[in-house]
Amino acid sequence: MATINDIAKYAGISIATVSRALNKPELVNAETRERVMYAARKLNYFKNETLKILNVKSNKLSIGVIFPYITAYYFSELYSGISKAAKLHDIDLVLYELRSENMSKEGLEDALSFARRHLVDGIMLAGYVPSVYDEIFESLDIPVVLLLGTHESAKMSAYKVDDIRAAFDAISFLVSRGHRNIGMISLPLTDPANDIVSRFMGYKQGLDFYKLPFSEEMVAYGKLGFDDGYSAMKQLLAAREKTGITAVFTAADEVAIGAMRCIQDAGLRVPQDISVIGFGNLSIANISSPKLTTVAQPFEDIGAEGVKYMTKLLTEPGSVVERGNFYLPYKIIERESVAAIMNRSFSYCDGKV
Amino acid sequence: MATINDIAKYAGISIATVSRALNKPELVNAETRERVMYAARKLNYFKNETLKILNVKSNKLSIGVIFPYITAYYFSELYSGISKAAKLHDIDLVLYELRSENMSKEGLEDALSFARRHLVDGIMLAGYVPSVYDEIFESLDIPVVLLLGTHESAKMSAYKVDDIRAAFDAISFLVSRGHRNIGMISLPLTDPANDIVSRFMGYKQGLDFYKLPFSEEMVAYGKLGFDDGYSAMKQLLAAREKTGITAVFTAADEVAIGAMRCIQDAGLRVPQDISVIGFGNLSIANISSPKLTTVAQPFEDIGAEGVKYMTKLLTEPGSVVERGNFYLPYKIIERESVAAIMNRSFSYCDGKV
DNA sequence: CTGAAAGCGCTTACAG
DNA sequence: CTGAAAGCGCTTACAG
Repeated sequence: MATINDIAKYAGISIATVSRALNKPELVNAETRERVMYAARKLNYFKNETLKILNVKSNKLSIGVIFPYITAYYFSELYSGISKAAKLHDIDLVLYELRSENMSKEGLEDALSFARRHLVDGIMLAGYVPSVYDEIFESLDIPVVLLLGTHESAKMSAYKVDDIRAAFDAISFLVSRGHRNIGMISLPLTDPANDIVSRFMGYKQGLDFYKLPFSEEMVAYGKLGFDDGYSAMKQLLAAREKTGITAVFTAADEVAIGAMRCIQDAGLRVPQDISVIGFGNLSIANISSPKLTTVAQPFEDIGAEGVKYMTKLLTEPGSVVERGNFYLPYKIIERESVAAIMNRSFSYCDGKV
Repeated sequence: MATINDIAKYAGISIATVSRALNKPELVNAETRERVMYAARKLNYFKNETLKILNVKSNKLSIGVIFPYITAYYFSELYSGISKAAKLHDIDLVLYELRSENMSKEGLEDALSFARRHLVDGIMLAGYVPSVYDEIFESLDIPVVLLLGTHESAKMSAYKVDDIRAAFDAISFLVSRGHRNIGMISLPLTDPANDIVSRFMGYKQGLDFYKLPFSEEMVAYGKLGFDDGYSAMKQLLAAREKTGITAVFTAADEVAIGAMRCIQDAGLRVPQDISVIGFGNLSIANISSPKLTTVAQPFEDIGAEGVKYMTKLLTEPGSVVERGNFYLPYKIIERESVAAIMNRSFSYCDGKV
């Protein structure tokens, strides 16, 4: 690879002048500049940006993006938002996949070590933050921004949707469509700090608020895949005589799609017999049959806001930047998986709400 | 960030010894080594790997991975294969998103410039390679490996499935299930060098080989999304009286899922009325209704083989490495979207093949 | 407007 | 076993 030394030799001038011609052309005689540019092109010169740590003044910023589950459907949506914003701000993105089976202290350390190798100026972490990470983040000397997850540490800001309120509103939506017996497929409640578990809280609050019936059998627990949704729905169907559910809220879109298939395989129809509402609005929500009504998280905005915040943090170190959890607006996208049931035996009006 | 200078001061020894203790511990007195290690831990030292270009002997390899369409469903599957293999070989991966609207010369140059900034030792490029790239690749001084795409240049190796044969076999599969009137949804044929267009070639060869009827109206063209599949299928359905198609082969899974929805919306059933076979075996093939029968590309293996080859190229520069297109085995995954039609008016036996 | 030189973090041949 | 010093590619204050 050609260096400025090669250019200097080729053009018959010093490396100092070459450097100036390349970076501060106004400081260099026009003719000299031409010679340098010609030589650079000729020799296929690329500036070695990695020296920025040695010459502190260089200023191409880069952000390390740490993602668990790159295979998850939401990855590409979020990354796309981050990527667009990064291009806008002329920031490099360096991606690291933190496989979920490796979300230990060591896993994070590997990720951070990778990030340092690639000279990142800040870290963006997507998803849930287990408490084993706390100590590491505490001693980190570069800023961290969370996407889709929260953390009580005062050091980190987070961009996400308010999961509890969004889940609550999913229930409100079902209620407005006449549903009163509403089931849910949730992540197990073992870790209440997990934001996806908050969706159960929202569900429960919704039921309480609207004074809707609740029993243990109205909720099934499982992971967030298609098959998990399928088997969870099987449980809910088995208890249907008792619970009388006409609608199901799921913690994630893929779960919802698995649940819909289960309902169909049982000889029932979505939404005529059972309505399903998901959470996420991943692109799969738009290709399922029926298309999925779901709570839309603004992935692109979340990514973009995170980058914007990080950029500010990095480029205006003096400015007072607020820290905290920033909630972005969600909305419910109505497609085909929720029906209105005004004339059922247990209709909305019966409930005297 | 702590440097070896800080460690040297802290431990009261020279930076040379610190460097040795860190990299070649066997050259250093045990007690000194302990002191260095303690100081390093204490000061939260991370080696600045980026200096490898200055001190050529450092050896953490990294590969630049250039992907068009990160939002495409296949991205995560391929990347996951690459990523696993990279971890195995202890190689860093540096991802760059080459947005499809930017697949010009400049787009590639930005990507390569990014890759150089991050000191990659080789480039892995996924997908179709437009001919405007040729010149750039010609003058590139680091190895390039292609995934899913081909290139006639002797400089580049490629890992992929043989699209023509795979498409041919999709037709064979449909024939074995009794279909004789087979339609296709293809990418427009404008660029015959595009590997996805090759799938049309395979389709056509299959029809010829089995002496099946063909007419222009049996093929619809469009892009590779759900909606594209939907509208293409609409065309095929409109001509169904004439063509009598009982099965459709599509150039990609998402297209197939759109097509299935179109068929269902027309009041027909998949696969009882029309069978659909896709291409790719993306994860969405497993969550559609009905689940999609499709030609499986071994994404993980393709990624892994690419990394393996690159590693060999990089670590054993002496070894004679074959260049060329390496075809990996595909297979047909039978799910629910193709039916056998033995007793139809135009059955397999009628054909006297 | 241009050049010589120091310095960024680290490695390693060369002395000792 | 350890240290002083050169050198990797580049930038920039300092001279001229």
